[in-house]
Amino acid sequence: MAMKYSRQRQLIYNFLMSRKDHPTADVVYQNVRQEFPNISLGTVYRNLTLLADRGEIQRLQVGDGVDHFDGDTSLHCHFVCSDCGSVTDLQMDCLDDMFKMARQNFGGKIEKQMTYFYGICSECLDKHTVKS
Amino acid sequence: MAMKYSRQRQLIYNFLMSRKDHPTADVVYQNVRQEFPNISLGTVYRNLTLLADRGEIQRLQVGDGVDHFDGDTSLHCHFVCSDCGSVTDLQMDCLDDMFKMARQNFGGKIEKQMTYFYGICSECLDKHTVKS
DNA sequence: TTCCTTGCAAATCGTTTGCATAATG
DNA sequence: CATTATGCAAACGATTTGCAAGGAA
Repeated sequence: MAMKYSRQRQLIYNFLMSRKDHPTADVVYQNVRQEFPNISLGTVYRNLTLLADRGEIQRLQVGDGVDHFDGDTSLHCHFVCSDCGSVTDLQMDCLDDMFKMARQNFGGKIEKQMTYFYGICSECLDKHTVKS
Repeated sequence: MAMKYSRQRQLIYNFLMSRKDHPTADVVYQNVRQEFPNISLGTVYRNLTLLADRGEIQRLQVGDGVDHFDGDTSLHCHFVCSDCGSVTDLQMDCLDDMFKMARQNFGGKIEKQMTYFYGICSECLDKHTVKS
């Protein structure tokens, strides 16, 4: 299943790489559409799935019912704000160690690791403080 | 919103506590139905959501498109087999440390942490070895 | 009697898919 | 040409929800 070039896929990929947040398929669609008005949602979904399967991007299931996508495929974890829903990167130095440790202690073969933190982001904390 | 007793919820909760795997809503439904034939899928979903919101059980979004539920609400991580789809507990001693560390270094307020490992479980590895 | 729960069925909604057509190699 | 990709719209499937009736406090 060789992959042929397509302008749509390129735009989708470029858009994802240009963002440090983690857009949903629909956000990708709305944005790419501005540069390529005829693109369809189905095409966006197809390409996101394709890219994720090939390991060129990462699919995040943070638990809000919608898939998020991340152009950064390195091992890092995410923070999900229960208030505003934002998904941000979170640097944890011990992640690599945990991955190695898990691989050593586990009977099967571990290929991937995903870590999510949940809570209230600093922006939302500030908002609430001001309000009350 | 005080919670009133219901036989259905009790059965759902008991079933979940009796399992070490992490059943989906439908699996819970199919099992509870044997003891309580009139229960509806909607009721199962409503109670699983209710219990999860109250923190009495945990909702797992492992990435297979279906929610799984865990009666064990302690901090632990899970392994998801990409082959057979099984979801099992995975003990990692450093989890608590990582949680503490994240809380210290992060600007917002971290309340929860979820870690998933993906790969091939030992059972599936064995199967493949025998096959080839 | 008040309010929570239920069963049922319809509605939601993110995502996938079938198909005829267009673009790539 | 052969194959992969697209747009469109319909299909899917897990989960949620409205409603009238039942059960708990």
